[in-house]
Amino acid sequence: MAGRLSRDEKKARTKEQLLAAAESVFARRGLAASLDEVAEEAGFSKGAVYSNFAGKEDLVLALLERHMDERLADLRRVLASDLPVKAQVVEASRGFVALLEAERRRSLLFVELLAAAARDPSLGARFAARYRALLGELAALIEAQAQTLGLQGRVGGTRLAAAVLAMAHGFALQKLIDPATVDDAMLEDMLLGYLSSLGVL
Amino acid sequence: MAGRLSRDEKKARTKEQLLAAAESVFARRGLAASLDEVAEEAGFSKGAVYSNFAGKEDLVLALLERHMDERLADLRRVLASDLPVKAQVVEASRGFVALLEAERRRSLLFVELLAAAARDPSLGARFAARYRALLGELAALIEAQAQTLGLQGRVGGTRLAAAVLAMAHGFALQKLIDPATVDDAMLEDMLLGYLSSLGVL
DNA sequence: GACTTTAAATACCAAGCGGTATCAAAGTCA
DNA sequence: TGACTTTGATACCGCTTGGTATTTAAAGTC
Repeated sequence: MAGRLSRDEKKARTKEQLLAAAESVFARRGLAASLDEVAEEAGFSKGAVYSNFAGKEDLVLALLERHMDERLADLRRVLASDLPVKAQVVEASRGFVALLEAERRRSLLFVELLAAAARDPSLGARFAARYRALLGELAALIEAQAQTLGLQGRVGGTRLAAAVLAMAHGFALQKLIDPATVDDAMLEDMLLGYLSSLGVL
Repeated sequence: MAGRLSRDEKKARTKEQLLAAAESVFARRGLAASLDEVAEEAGFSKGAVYSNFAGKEDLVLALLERHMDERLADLRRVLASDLPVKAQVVEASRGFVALLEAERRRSLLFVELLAAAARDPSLGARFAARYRALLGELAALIEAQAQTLGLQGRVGGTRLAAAVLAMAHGFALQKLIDPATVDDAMLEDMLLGYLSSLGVL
């Protein structure tokens, strides 16, 4: 198989390896890591990076899109199940918390990206667009279950989705700062508490 | 008054000016801003920076402590009032949101600092210590009102404080990413909803 | 008023960065 | 096979940075 790849296949493979290396290196050393490091981790030279990406920003952005797609897929998976809503919330919370635990440094990278995006207009626009897609997806799923939830329009799906995401990210931040100040059930308690106050659940 | 300062007074004034300049420059350009920029904004040379601080990290840390002290003071001010608890929550929320609005870039700096602290052990330790102090203060104030709140130990003050901070920071993050996805009342709704589900309020 | 201390300016450095130009080797296709 | 393309290695460039060594000049001291 190796050596029997067409040029396009080989290039795609290189790109994939560079992305994987970038994810690993940036997670470990932060966004300040150099492209040389990324290239070396992938077993290539910096030339390969510039042959496959327009520059550092492009590479980082590709990473971001990948990360968000994964999170979106996780979310879809849970919400598509036929579990009762409360169980879905618990399930999604625990999955999220477990992910934070397992990949602390990757979550950290996400925070760094957020900061960079907030300073760079072009990156910020693409970042915000992706974020809004995530929010929209969540909102749509909530709206779709509106009658089951008995929400009856007391609070919009988008607003509810925004609040849920805010809680998740706030929890993540807190866990990043000082893991000792949170426990694994805190996020689901927050979410369930808030949702039940709305009459949901 | 100018020119009539003792050496110590003059040095203290310089330090203060450097701190103010650092806050402004770092907020505007991010932590990546150079010490030369900071010095120039203050009207000094880099030598003045190194004469007053051990290095960049020290300068940044001084800034962080300052910022946290301010937030702590805000919080104390609201919680010390004799307003009913619900009104205190609303008051604190609105103050926080207004601050985010007015000083978006400074909030951003806080996020960058968090990321840097999570990567640097020595900075991280000091950062976490400060954070825990804030959390402890909030928890103590909550505990002090425990009987008024009717909490009766159903949830610890520290845990409650952690959840409240997580919500505030999550809201802040969301507003930083995309201000259009939040509205000014969202934070207080989240807090009041969560708290009421606990039987508080 | 000579002597000491020190805040702050200046000049400098080694290291590191992203990005570009160039080129060799290999793939593609006629 | 031979002309053409393209991947990715190599070398290089301009620029910036945090930090340090040294100097200057003003303030403090006796």
